[in-house]
Amino acid sequence: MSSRSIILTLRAIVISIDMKPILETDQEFICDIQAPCFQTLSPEEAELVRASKTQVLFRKGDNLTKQGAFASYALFVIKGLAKQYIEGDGSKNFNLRIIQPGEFVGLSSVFTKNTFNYSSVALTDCQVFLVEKDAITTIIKQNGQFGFTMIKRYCEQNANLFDTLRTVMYKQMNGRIADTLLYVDSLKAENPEIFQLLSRKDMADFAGISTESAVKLLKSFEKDGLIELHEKDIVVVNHKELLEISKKG
Amino acid sequence: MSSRSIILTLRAIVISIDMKPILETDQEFICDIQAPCFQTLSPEEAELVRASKTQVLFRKGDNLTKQGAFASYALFVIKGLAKQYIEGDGSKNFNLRIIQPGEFVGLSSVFTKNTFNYSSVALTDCQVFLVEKDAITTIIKQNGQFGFTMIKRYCEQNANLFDTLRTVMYKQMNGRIADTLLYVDSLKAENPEIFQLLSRKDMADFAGISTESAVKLLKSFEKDGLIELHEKDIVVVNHKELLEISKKG
DNA sequence: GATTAAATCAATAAAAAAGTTGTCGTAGTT
DNA sequence: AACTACGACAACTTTTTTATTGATTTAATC
Repeated sequence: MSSRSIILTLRAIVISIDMKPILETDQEFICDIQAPCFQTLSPEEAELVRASKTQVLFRKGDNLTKQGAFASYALFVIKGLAKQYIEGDGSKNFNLRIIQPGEFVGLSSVFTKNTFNYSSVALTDCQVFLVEKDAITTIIKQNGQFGFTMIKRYCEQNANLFDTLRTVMYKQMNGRIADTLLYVDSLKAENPEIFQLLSRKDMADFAGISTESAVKLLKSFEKDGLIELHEKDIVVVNHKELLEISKKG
Repeated sequence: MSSRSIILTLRAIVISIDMKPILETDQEFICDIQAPCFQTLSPEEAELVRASKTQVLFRKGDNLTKQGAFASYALFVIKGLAKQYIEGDGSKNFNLRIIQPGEFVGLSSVFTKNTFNYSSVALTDCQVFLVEKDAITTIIKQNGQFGFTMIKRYCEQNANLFDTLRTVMYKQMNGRIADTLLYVDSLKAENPEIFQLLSRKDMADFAGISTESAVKLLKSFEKDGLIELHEKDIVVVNHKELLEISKKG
C-alpha cells in the first residue's frame, strides 16, 4: 500500500472514530426535520432536537435496540426496514412488528422504563437518528401538539400489542399464520420487497408457531389457492378467505 | 396449542418484556461482583453498581455497541467473546480487538464522548452487564484505587490502538497478517476456539488487507511452514519467524 | 519506464444456513 | 379411549455465504 493511500485510509478511520454521523449531508439533514411528526416543532425546538441527536447507519442485521440494555434515547427510522421482537430462552423469538420509515422505536423507554423491553434488528440498511430522551421530554412538556402526536403513536403501537396478544391467546395455527400473512401483506404496497426480507422462521416467529409448521401451512394455503409462493415472495390471492380464516381462529 | 401452554408462553413473554435480566440467578449475581476489578469496591459502592446495572445476554452476532449511537453506559463482559471494530464506508470494517471475559467495552464513552466511537459484535453468546456511566463516575471520584484500575485499563486499550496504527501505517501485507496471527494466537491459550470464530474476512479486517490477500498469505505462510491450517483453526508453528516477519514489516 | 505491492474482478469450490418433508410423541380435548 | 393440534426430530434439498484461485488493474516506488 502506498503511503498516500495509507494516509487516506487513516483519515477515513479517524473520521469514523470521531463519528460525525456517516452519510449526513446537508440534503439529508433537512430531510430529517421535514418528517411529518416534526412539523409542529418551533424553530427553537427543532434546534434542540438537532443538537441532541445523532444519526447512525445501521447495516442489515445490526441491532437497533437490544432487549434489556439501557435506553437513554428513542430511535426514529428515516430509511429502511427493521423488525421488532422479544427474545425468550434459547433462540425462541417472537416478532412483534415491522418498523417502517417515519416510525419511532423505543418510545416507551423514554416515557417509563430505563431499558428497552424488546430487541429490533435491521432487515435492510437503515438510516436512523437517535434523540436523547431528555430532549423529547422537554419538547413534549412545552409543545402540546407534539406531545399529542407522540402519545398517539405510542398508543397505536400498544393497540397492536393487544391484538397480537389476542391472536397468540385464542387462535391456532391457521388463524395465526393468516394473521401474519395479512399483516405483512398490508405493508407490501409501501414496501414491495417485504416478503423477500423475511425467512420462514421470521414468518413462524410472527405467528408464534414452529418453522416447520409455518412451511407446511404456507404450502397448504398455496394448494388451496389462498396465496402464491414465488421463491421467497408471497402473493395474497384470496384476501377474503384469509380474513375468514383469521376470524375463525 | 393448549390453553395451559399458551399461558406459560404468555408468562414467559411477559417476563421477557419486564426484562428482569434473563439468566440472572443468585449464583451468577455473586459471580459478577467477584470479578477482579470490582474487588476494591466498598459494600456501599458495590451496592451502587448493583443498583445501576442491568444484565443482558447478547446472542452470537448481536451488537454490543454501535458506532455513533448514544452511550450512557459501559459494558462489562462476564462470559463470551466479542470483537470491536470501526465501520467505514461500504462494508469496509477494521477490526480493533477481541473482547474477552473480564474486560470493559465503552469506557471511553463514560469519560468523554457521548457516543460510542466503535461497534462491537458478539462472536459467541455473551453474558454482559451494563453499568450506567453516572455510577462509574461517582465511584471513581470517591474510590481512588478503583479509578486507578479503570484508568489503567483504558490506557492499555489506548496503547494497543497506537500499536495498531503503527502497523497500519508502516507495515505491509506480510507484516500485518503476521501481527494478526500473533495477536489472535496470544489469546488462544485462554480461548482455544478463537480461530474458529473468525472468518478469513475477519482476519483480513484485523490486518487491514483484502480478504483475497489474506487467503493467499495464509496459504503461503502454511507452505513456508510458519503455520498450519486445519479447517478454520490455525496453529502457529514457527512463532519466532512470524515475529521476525512482523518486525521486518 | 520497469518493478513491486496489493486491490479488484471473475470463476469456482466448499461450507453453512435455510427450507422442506415425513414421522413420531405429547398434551390437551371430545 | 380416540382424536386433534401441534412441536420436535431426522433426513434431505436448495440457497446463500464464505473461501479459494488465477488473471487483471492500479498506484506507487525505484
